[in-house]
Amino acid sequence: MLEKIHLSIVREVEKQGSLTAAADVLCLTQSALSHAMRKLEQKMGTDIWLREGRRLRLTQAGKYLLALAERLLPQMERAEERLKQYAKGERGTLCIGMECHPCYQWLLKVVSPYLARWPDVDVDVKQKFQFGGIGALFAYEIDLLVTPDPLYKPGLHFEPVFDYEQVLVTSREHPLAQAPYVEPEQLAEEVLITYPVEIERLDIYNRFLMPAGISPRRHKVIETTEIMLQMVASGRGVAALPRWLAEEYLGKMDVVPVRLGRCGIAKQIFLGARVADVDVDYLKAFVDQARQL
Amino acid sequence: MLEKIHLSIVREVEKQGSLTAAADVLCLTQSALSHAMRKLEQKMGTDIWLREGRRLRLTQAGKYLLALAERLLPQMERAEERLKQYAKGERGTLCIGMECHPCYQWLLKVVSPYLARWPDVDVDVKQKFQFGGIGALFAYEIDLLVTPDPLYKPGLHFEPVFDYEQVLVTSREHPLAQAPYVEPEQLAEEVLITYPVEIERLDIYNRFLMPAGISPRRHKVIETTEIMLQMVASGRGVAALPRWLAEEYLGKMDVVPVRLGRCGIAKQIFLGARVADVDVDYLKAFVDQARQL
DNA sequence: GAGATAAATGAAAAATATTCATTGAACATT
DNA sequence: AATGTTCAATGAATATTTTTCATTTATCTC
Repeated sequence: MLEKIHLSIVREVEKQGSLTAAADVLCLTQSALSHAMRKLEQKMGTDIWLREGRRLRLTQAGKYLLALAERLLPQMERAEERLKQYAKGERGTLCIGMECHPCYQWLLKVVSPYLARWPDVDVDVKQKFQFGGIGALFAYEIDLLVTPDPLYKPGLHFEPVFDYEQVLVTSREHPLAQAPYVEPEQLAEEVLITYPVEIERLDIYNRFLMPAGISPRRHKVIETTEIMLQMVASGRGVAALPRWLAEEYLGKMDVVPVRLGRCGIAKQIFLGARVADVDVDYLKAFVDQARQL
Repeated sequence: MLEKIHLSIVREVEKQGSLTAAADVLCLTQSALSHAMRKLEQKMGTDIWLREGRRLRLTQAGKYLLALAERLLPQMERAEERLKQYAKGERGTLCIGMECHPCYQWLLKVVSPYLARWPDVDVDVKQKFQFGGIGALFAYEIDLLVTPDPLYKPGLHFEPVFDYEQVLVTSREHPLAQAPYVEPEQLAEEVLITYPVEIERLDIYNRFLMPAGISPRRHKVIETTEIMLQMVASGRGVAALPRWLAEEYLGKMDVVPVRLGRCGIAKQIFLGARVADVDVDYLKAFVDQARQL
């Protein structure tokens, strides 16, 4: 009835803009696609496209199929990949999603010993998700989610794997550099440099500045940790980073970590997985590896 | 390459126990299934089943396919249904999931005016989900989730639609029946009757008894509201229910609502949907209808 | 060991998908 | 306004794939 080819055609026509172009991509003729879809339309009794002149515009049913296609086809394609991997004796690809910027550096330190120990497992890391990390887990886009925000809901399993402290990083010459810790008020006249994420997800905002009702003088956004720290070292601003990450740059750059508040900001990294997967050996091994680090 | 039929075969063989039996269900011959799967195995280069005598046992690859099949086939089947609905001029089926027991009564009051106003939309209500309500939303098992626990994550949209108070319900003769409100300690010697859900999800526990460190004398579990209230009326115990629900039974049964704590327990019902769907007219209309109630 | 049952297999038949060749409509260009 | 181009639809022919049929082989049961 409704077959994979129909979904492929709907998706490709939408992408390429015409049946003819889609046919080229799919290595078929325009006629083949036309016949295939005509037949589906007859079987279902509803049109997929409105034929407006020589343009195809999706009907409501067509839009529904398109959404279905974009959801299901990637999963089927991933399945084919995986079957071929099994054939080659490989165990599969562990697909890891990331929701926090600095986690990336930490993840790298887990991945390399893991790859050595599991030579027949590939690792792939994704950072962008249409529906967030949780959605990507549920949609089988990823197998493991690295995140600071666990979510204890049926179907998912989250486990803390790493504790760290979030600290302020300043240049060595900065007046705050020598302080045992900083108070929110002391940042009111500073330039704050962060990764480009929503303010609500920045701990320095929602756990430090906002409770005190303070805003920094300015807020700059930088993608990469190196550049961010170079900006800090040159006195252009201050940043908030995990202590372990800051310490890795301590020798190389003129930066100093300073505690945020009297007690510091404690953070955790969690690994999330679907409950159906938590017993998969190579996945479990990754979580173990992460916890031991 | 990997087609729907392969997934159907894997699923049906697992369900029926043999190729032959699966062939009957699928209206094909055993030979057809055998050829189809052989071909897939050759293309992919990996076996789906281990042939142990005349038994088929799934390989790792096969198990993976089975999981895929149980995830994707229902979605394709639902899609076919929906296309046929579009054909008949119907708009589709609004599939509603429920995570809270008493919400059902409330939902009924929303559904009937909605059905009247949207004659070409069907409504279906589901109450059991393998991966919880959130998972069901992400997996397109349901379109709308009725829940007291919203979840503000990318990809999902939650909206409060109904405020109510959770109250204690006792028999008219009960000593607490005349009190303006009850304190947790006063329930220490009572029999508490609740719906059969995990204790952590019962508000009377986590917002009333647990903070005070109190447990009831006994805890009984009952499925249906009517029976629960009959038990209460006959003095066998007390229950916690929404005030509006309790009030509906006030005339019919000898029960009395009593406030929980000096300030009462305030609750909200939320409707959750996928962000991709929030602009669908008949879904939006349902949310509006719910809010107006 | 006989009978029954299940899967595999090769060849034949049936069904389906695809192409080819063509048409007619819509659009772009002059 | 005429012309050439592009695109989707269509019917018939062809190619491919799926399915069946008939049979074999292996295993399980009694």
